Amino acid sequence: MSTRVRFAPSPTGFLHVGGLRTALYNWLFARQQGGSFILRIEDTDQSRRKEGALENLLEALEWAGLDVDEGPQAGGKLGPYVQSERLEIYHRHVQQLLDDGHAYRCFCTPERLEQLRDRQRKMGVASRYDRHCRNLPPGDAEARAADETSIIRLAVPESGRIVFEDIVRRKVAFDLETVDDQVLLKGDGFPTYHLANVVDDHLMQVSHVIRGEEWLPSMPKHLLLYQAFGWEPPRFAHLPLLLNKDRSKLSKRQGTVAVEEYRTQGILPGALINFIALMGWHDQSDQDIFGVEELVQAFSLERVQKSGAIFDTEKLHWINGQHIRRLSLPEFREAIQPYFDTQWDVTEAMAAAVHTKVSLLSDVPDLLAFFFEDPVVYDDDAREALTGAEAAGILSMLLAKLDESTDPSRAGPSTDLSGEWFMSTVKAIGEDFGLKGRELWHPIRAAIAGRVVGPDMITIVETFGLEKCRERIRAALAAA
RNA sequence: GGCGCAUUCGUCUAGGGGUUAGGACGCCGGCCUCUCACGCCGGUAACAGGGGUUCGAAUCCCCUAUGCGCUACCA
Repeated sequence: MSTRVRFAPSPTGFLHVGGLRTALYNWLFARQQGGSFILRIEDTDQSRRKEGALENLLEALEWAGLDVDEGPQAGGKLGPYVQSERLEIYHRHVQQLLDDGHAYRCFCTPERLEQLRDRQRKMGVASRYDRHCRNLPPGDAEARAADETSIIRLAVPESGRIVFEDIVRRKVAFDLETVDDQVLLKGDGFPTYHLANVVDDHLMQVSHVIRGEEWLPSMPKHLLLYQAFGWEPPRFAHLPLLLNKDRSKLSKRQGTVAVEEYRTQGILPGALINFIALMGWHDQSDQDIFGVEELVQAFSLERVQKSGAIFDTEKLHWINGQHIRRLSLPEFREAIQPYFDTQWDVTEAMAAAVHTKVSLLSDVPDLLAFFFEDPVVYDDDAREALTGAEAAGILSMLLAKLDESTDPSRAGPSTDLSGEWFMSTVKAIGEDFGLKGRELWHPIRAAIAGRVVGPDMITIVETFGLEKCRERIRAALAAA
């Protein structure tokens, strides 16, 4: 039997980074096994419908590089892949359950159920459905259903024990006494997750269900359904959760969870994938930086971690920096292009000058802004450097040297050597003043770039030319 | 409350009867150096607690604690 896995998100508007991790593990497993990666949309909750959600989802998956073999867009023989288009299938199957006595109609109103829960909570007992409708004669129930709204519930055996082998957690067991008569079909005719996912996974011939740990408690219900249908269940792997800093389930309120936002922050898709793969999985090596192909090779469900992992943004940024540095210069230049909102002409030299300085692509524009701002804008550190004790002296001497060198009557340095000439000139000045390092360079950087940190001076000087450097030094001197 | 799952440096993790408990991020120090970075070198820091089993337990077993998840006509 071939490996078939699925990612089955509900379209709530954006792809959650935890969802991306689940999708990634499914995808890695499929690619490694030479199997199929299926995308199925679980939109059985009509109240949660969101416009454009599917498009966002597909775009995020594509950006991340997780290509879909079968799905709403990709097509496939076992579709449709959107649950709201499969209602007839669920009705047929739930009817079979009804006929076989594995399910029953329930006429209890939501109000009654709520009161029941309230009472149970006050008494401090487990809150469960009291099986009020479970023993209605099936004939009577069908008759009532003609003009009364009803739902359909799973008839869970009163006793027994369900044991199964989870790939990640090994043996997991539940007593049936604690399992509720789960709703399978809702009053609006839509199935619940429990019914739909079992029916679809079977019909779509899913071999491995790889999903979040939050589904572990539903396992007895799902296994009971497979039993009731007489189907062989797939293998299951429940993934540990992604956590906030306080160890609660990763949520919007405490940080960035939308994949799209990481993209706009300047995280490379390969870096996000690398980072997220390592949250809950690790091979035996000490390797930290993985390309996607390496992950496909190395991944294994057996080595998935059992406990949740806190999402550590610092480490994500470091990994992103590593991936950025592995980009070739042309690739890097292309990657940063979308982060400039103006029509700046970022040269290869400019890109090269910041290639090792950033951990987020979105940091680049700030570092290069002074190339395009005119007049230059001094930041606080620059202003401080310009008022330092020796600043005026250094700058005056440099200005004098520049005046000499650019006087057309004298032999000045040729343009392509201007950077080197500038460096040696400044160093000579430094010797005169007995200064080096930041003492010497900060005032000069501040005058020319408006900042004390940034690209190397050779790039700056050769990009601007000596004449422009002279203007800016003169302006800085005048302002001080 | 009930049920389930989990627990190695602050974080991500390797290891799994005898190890100086390894790596990475972060942090601190140093080197390199035109600034900032990068890179390199070094340092800081962990087996939740208690009982067993054993010559020996972080590792196996039990209990406790703590955390998290689920407990909907949400997924």
